[in-house]
Amino acid sequence: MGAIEAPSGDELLKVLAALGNPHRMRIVAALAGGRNYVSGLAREIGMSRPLLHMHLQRLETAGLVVGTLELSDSGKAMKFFEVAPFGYALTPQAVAEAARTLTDQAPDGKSAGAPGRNAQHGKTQHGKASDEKEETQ
Amino acid sequence: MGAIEAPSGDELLKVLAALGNPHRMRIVAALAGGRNYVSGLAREIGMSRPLLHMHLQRLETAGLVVGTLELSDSGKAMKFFEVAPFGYALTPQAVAEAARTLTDQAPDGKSAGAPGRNAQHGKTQHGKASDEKEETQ
DNA sequence: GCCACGTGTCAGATTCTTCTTACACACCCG
DNA sequence: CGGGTGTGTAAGAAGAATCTGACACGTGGC
Repeated sequence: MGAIEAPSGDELLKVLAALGNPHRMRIVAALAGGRNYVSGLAREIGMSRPLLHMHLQRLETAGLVVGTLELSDSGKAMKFFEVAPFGYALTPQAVAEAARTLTDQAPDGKSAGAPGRNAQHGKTQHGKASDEKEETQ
Repeated sequence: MGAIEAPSGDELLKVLAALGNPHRMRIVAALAGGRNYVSGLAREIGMSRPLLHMHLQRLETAGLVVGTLELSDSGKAMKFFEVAPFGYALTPQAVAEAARTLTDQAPDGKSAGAPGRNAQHGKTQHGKASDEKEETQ
C-alpha cells in the first residue's frame, strides 16, 4: 500500500511551516519564474534585504530553495537562488505517516551527526534522482 | 496539461499554516486512525481541552477536519471530529500558481458568498473523494 | 578617497501564535 | 442537590516569529 516514500515528520513539518507564509510563498513563486540574486529579488517583490535574507534562509533550511554564490564579471559576489525540485503529497495518510516519526524537537538536540537537514527524498513522481550525499555541516 | 484545478492562494496558505505545527499534525494523525470526540481526543493525545479546541478550530477552518455535534444515548452532546479527505500536491509550480491568487488581505472578513475553495486535486493515490460542503468560518 | 553596488548579521521593537487558567452552560445519576 | 460527564469561550501570560534599522565587509569606477 505504501507506494511512495514518506518524508520524516520533522522534514515535512519544516516544509509546511516554511511554505505556510505568504511572503515565502511569493518568494518561491518568484524563484520558480527564474533564478535571481538576493538584492534583485528583494527589489522584484518589494521586500527589505535583511527580511528576505531571513525568509530565504528558512526556505533553504527546509530544502525548498538552493543558493549558490557566484561571481559576476565585475567581480562582485552575488548569491543566486533557485527553487529545488521538491514534491510532497499532502494527504491524511501522508500526514499520519509523518506524524509517526515526529520527534518533539528539544531546544538542544544537535550534538553529533547531521542536523537533519536533508533535501531530496523523492516523494512524488519526480524522477529527479540526483544522488544526495550527507554532508555534515 | 494544466488541467488540474489549483487551490486558491489563501486556501493553500491556510492549509499549510494549519499543518505546519507538530500538535496539529498529531491531531490529524490521531483522527486519521478513527473519529473521536473532543474530550476523548484530548485524553488520547494528552492535551488540555481548550488548547485542543483551538487547534481543532484551526484545522476545521482550513478544511482539514470536520466536526459534527452528535447526541449520545445518554443525551450528552458530543462533538465528533474526523479528517476531511483532502489532497494537495506540493510542487514549485503549484506554489507559484497559488501565490498568483494570493490576497494579502486584512483580517477583515470576506465580502460575500462562498469563495472557490476546492480541495480535491486527485493527483496522488487516494481513491475515495467525497466532496465536502463549504462552510464559511 | 568616496560612492554605488553586492554580501551578511546583529539588536531591538512589534506582532502573532501558543498555552494555561478560569469561567459559563447542559445533561445524567446517586 | 452536588458531582460526574460533555460542551464552549474569554483573559492574560509566555514564547516565538516577524520586521525595521543600522552596522560590518568587499569590489569597481569616478
